[in-house]
Amino acid sequence: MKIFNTLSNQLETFKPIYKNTVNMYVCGPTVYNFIQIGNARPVIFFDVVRRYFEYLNYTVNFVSNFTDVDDKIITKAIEDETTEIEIANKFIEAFYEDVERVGSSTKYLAPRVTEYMSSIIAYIEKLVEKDYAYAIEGDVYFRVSKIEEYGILSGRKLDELNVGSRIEINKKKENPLDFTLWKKTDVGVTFPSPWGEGRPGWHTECIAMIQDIFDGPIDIHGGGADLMFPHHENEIAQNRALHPHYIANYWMHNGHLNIDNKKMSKSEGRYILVKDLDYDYMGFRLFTLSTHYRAPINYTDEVLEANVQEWDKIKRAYTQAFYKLDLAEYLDEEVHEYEHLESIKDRFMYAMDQDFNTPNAITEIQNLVKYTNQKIRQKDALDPLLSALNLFDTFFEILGLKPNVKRMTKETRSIYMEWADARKNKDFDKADRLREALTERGVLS
RNA sequence: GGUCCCGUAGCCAAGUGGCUAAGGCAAUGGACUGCAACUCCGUGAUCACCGGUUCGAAUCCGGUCGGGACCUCCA
Repeated sequence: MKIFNTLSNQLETFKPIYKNTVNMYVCGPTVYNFIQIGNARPVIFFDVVRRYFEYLNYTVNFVSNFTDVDDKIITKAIEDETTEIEIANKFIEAFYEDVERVGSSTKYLAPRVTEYMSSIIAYIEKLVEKDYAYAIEGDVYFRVSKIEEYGILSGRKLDELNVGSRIEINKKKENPLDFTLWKKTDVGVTFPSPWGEGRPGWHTECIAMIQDIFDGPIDIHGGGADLMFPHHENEIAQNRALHPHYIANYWMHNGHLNIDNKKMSKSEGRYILVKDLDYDYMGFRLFTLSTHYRAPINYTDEVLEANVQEWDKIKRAYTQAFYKLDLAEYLDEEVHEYEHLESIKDRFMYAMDQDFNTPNAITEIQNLVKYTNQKIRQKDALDPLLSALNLFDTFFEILGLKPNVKRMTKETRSIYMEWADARKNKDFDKADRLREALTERGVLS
């Protein structure tokens, strides 16, 4: 199992801290709006990471937070004349709906900033105690100059950073690079602290949660490529101030999703919410996995449609094999090994082992589709067909693709028999009617 | 201004030093079929350009052109 580690900038063989266990944390959303399709990329990809490790018999402890204290939430609350909690609750619920839509699991630990306020404050206090942070007029800042290796993750050097290129320089800071740990404010919801009423900065929550939940360094820390700098860089800096380790052994970052080759932009109209996506969500999932996770992926309607179509093709092969076996009452027979299927499986797993090369894994699904379609039309091929179906199940489980096929009811089965009879008797009017009925029931397509 | 990534057939996309450059979509020829759909078989590339290193490069180095990202809170 090889993973590209952003920290070392190279492929590394994965070695867990605890045997057969993967402790991983993925930076979650700030819940002030519905998520857009770019936000779905880490939601899908890290779900696949988890599924693959589980397939390899690891126990995966998956944690992903909700940032429910933030300027944007406050702005939104004021706009909607409601409270921050209401906003957060509303969009957390919406987030879970979207996660399910794209086929990812919602069963993981999802801590909220408001639940970890005391841990966050305690963490900041320790930083101040050790002189890695300083309080001034109710604000607390992290002293970046005290961390020699600042920039280790993003590969930047301090003097290369063009400070103030995007935001105004804050004169209260000793160094413009110092980042906010605690912010004094009287707008929106505030929390008491040793430095007065205010709210935490964004960069402490993840490490405070990780420290609390895992009590030490974890295996994998993931998120979007944009989080590399400054967010994850700042996490490492804070953690290094108090601990000798880097919080996580492996840092994984997914590339961005662009629309028509440009960064998503609400103001320019290039912006699609997950809930508004008017396509099959499994096709969308296939689309996001059709490019390697570290590369940028470009969204166009044309490409998504091609993936939706591809998913239909995969599903059709699976469904037809399933019903053929169901009709023959062969679904519960013992599964045997076939050389061709074994080699497809080996190549699939090899692809997954190479830093989650899902495009190549999908190629093996396509090989399996071809094999299955050949066997469907072959006589006396029920046994290899059953093995193929079984392999589909394995692949679907790992990639989180779901064809949603159920065994025929007695009624459906008798319609099927009638249809076959009608065809044999060349009663094509009747056959066409029955074909339609079977199509409606998803048996034919 | 600084840092970095990318450029493979009409489209998507693997491959990152060595057999004839995977796979899918679209297109096209054929087979199958009551019709249609589905499916299967076949057909396509000197890897942006120029130069270099090497016995050998899409893969390494330099340059040119083109696209994109990041530089304090956007996954």
